[in-house]
Amino acid sequence: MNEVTGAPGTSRPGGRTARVREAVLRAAGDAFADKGIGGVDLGEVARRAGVGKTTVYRRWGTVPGLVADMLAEMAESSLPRARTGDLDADLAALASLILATLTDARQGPLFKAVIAAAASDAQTAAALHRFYRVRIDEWSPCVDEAVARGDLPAGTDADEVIRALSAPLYYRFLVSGDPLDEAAAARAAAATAAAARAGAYT
Amino acid sequence: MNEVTGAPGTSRPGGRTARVREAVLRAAGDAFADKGIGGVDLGEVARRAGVGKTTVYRRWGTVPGLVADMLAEMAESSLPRARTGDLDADLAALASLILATLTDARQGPLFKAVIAAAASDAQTAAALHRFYRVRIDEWSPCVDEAVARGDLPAGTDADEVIRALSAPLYYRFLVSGDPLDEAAAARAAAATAAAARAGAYT
DNA sequence: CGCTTAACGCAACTGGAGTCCCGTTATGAA
DNA sequence: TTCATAACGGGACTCCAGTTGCGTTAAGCG
Repeated sequence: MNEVTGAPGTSRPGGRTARVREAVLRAAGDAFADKGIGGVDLGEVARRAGVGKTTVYRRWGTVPGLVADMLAEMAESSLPRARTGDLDADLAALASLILATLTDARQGPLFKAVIAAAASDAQTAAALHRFYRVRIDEWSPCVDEAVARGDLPAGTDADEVIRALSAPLYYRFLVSGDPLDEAAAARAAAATAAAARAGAYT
Repeated sequence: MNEVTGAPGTSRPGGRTARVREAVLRAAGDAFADKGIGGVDLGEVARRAGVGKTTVYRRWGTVPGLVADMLAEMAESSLPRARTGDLDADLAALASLILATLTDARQGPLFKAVIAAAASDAQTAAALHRFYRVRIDEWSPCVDEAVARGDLPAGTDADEVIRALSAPLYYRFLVSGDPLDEAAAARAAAATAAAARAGAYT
């Protein structure tokens, strides 16, 4: 009759519970990275984590639920943005950061898995949007600073510029399958800067 | 001992076989559109299509196999490109076409499902890349014509321009969840044109 | 330090997705 | 029109992802 009990892991989050969570998230990342989102079930994650199958099902329930928890974890360990005082250099740094993330042997497949899950699951989609909200808020000030310096037209939408920079890289990554390399990142940064200076994002 | 027999449907493709294929592809599109790629099994597709479960499993085998067949079908019924003789108008037309496709009640969820499947299945990914190859080949001439008219710098990569136009729309659609409307399409077209004129895609 | 109970984990169970067998339908060719 | 067989369809069967029950461990509090 204990009706106020929340989700498992909320009321005694210390010690063993924390260790289990850490092991499961790590194992889940590994599993998604080598089998993709579709080929993994929670039983396998439990095995890899050295944890009881029941525990994983009870705390996370479904693959999207687990993915959402992983994203929340990742949002917190997000890298600080560059601060070079130069728009082109800042955008190039962000493009390189995105490139590095997407081509990383572990993070790349994980992102692919997460975005795929978000396509068919509202909970994962919400977690994903929150993740990018955090990233954009972190980086958009470099655009505002460029506006303040007079390097970009007044009224430029900073968020839109950041998205415009990210978009071509994600498009290659998810849709077209074209090569994802430094040249692509540099081109994305240059094109975004040119369009922004021309006032396309006001 | 008939070892030369190909996949089912290749040797007697007329009449009933063709009707079954049509019914299954249509039912699959409906199912993916309302439940997403993950929530559909071939048994359900068979039920919706009014066709034996065995038939669907025998001819398509797996969900990605079915998706690949749908994409092949869609690539053939691709719309012809605009031919206005004006770069800005051509790009705006393509942006609107992409917008219409992604926001369509039936095609939008279907594309989401297909791209998600491509993230974890090589066969689907290959079919998807082929599909976009066709689309890009259809539209890239409008960029080449702009170069010929002197409206864009010589050496501009036409494919890259088309991808740059598509990218922001797909990014919103798949990743960021930001609104996908005429304003976004117009901005994508304008930004791409500006960057291309500045020589960002040479 | 001892008690309560949240959280874990093993093992047995269940339901449904995917497979298999075999009889039926109807295509395509002679 | 007839015939051989490609393709379909119903239904029984299998196998395993996900559930349930219950005993065990250890977190958190006094």
